[in-house]
Amino acid sequence: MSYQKKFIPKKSQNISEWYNSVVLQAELADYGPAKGTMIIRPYGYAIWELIQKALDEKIKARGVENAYFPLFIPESFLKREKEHVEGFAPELAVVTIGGGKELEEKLIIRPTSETIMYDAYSRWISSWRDLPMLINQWNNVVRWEKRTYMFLRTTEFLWQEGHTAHATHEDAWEMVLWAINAYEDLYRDYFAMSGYKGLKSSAEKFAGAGDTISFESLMPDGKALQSCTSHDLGQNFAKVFNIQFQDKDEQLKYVWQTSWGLSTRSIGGLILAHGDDNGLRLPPNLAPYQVVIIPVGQKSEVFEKCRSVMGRLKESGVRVVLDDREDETMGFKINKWELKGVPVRLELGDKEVAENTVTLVRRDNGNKIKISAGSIVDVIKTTLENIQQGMLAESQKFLENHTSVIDTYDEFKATMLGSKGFIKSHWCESADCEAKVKEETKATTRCKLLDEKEELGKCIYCGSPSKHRWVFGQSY
RNA sequence: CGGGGUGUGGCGCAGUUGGCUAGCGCGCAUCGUUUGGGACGAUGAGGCCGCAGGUUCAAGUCCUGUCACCCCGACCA
Repeated sequence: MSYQKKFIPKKSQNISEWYNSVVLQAELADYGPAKGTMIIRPYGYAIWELIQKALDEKIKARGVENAYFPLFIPESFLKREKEHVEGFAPELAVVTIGGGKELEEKLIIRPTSETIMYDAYSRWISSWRDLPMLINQWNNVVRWEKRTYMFLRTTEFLWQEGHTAHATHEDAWEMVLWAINAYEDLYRDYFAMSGYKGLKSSAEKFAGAGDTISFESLMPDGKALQSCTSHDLGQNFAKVFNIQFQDKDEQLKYVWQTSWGLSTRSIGGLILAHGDDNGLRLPPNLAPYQVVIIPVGQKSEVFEKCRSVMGRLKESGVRVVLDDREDETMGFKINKWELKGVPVRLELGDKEVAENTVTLVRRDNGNKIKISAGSIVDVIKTTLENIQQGMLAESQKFLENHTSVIDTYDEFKATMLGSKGFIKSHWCESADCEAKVKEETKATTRCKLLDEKEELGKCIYCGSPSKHRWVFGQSY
């Protein structure tokens, strides 16, 4: 590990410079050599592995199995579903030469795997006994974005994509809801992030989906981040890939499908949502190291004590690292681990050894206390739990404070020019109004909350009658 | 694809109207002293100045072309 002696820009002053600087300096990621690519470094990948582990357990518990489908998709597959191909065409990477020869049929590097998976599903499904078919894959996909941003928007990214086929629309819809709820739980319990889940408008939904539900979180600059999605695909793909089954009533029927995904973009959201002027602040449940122990001085009894504390924490399942480098000063180490966002720092030197105590400093609020060495395991566990809860509470409060209910377009515009955030307003659901609002305020509909109650009102833009409020926001 | 910028040791940069052996800071290596909020000294390693042409006695510097990347917009998880 080598650290440049550099300081990061203030988050409050320039969030995008702050973000890039933190990503690089905390060693989460680095730029790849080709445009728009990024290298996820071990520290960043460790976060992804924690996300994967938590989500993978949920997925498996729901009976969904992992599998792996090819990276290359024949061009003709993508063309079968009209909206799908139109949605993805501009951002495809296409292979035209293989083994030195021009290919007869071009190969698409998957932007998502609906087509290649459903081609297989059509062969694997023939009876109601084959349903539901529940398959997930952890993989990489490529979308040739015109504009890139570490983690949030890169040409290649990692994700999981779940793809299920069901006998009835009710079953499929239940799956769609299961997925979005699993994501919401994951965001709440691991990311310590709150947000809104709701239906996307037809302009914003997934290319080829009947309905899309997304989880939308709010970043500190007031912009919204679509943090994951769950799609009700209806029978759109079933019809073009001919996925039919013979039901109990002997009738041949098309399956009902869903797909849902969460990507490494979520790490970008995590960084933005929780970081501060000193760097990352990781919620304990996603911190590769939950505790860092920094010895003060170089006496052997100090090191011994540090090792014994580390041993006890490790035994009790805490992810802990001992920074016993002798060539870095105290201050340097403190700054380094703060930048990396480790939730709890333990300082241990002569004083602590003499008193049989440990000094504990919280990354989330900077509080410093002395605790007795004997109680260390209990105190650490409680503290980590407190930090996790505290960070979630901050996120919830931020969301509440930055969600406004607005009924006049003037106020709407003023808010989008100023503090931004989420705005709940009536919308007549016409694509025209949506486009105009976007043009004039940069805000788009983010979603209509799943539990949004019917309420008569007037469209914020045109004044036509509206039954629901929608959540608007400027998107990342 | 439009607008803006940058390419010079690992990173960040300087390099004047062309001129001599291409410099600085950080990082890196070795040794020593240090360590309670970004230590210090000594010594050292590391360069086709993005690439290709051209002008010139002479090009990091001027000209032409080209490639790449970054930032800001439109597309997007």
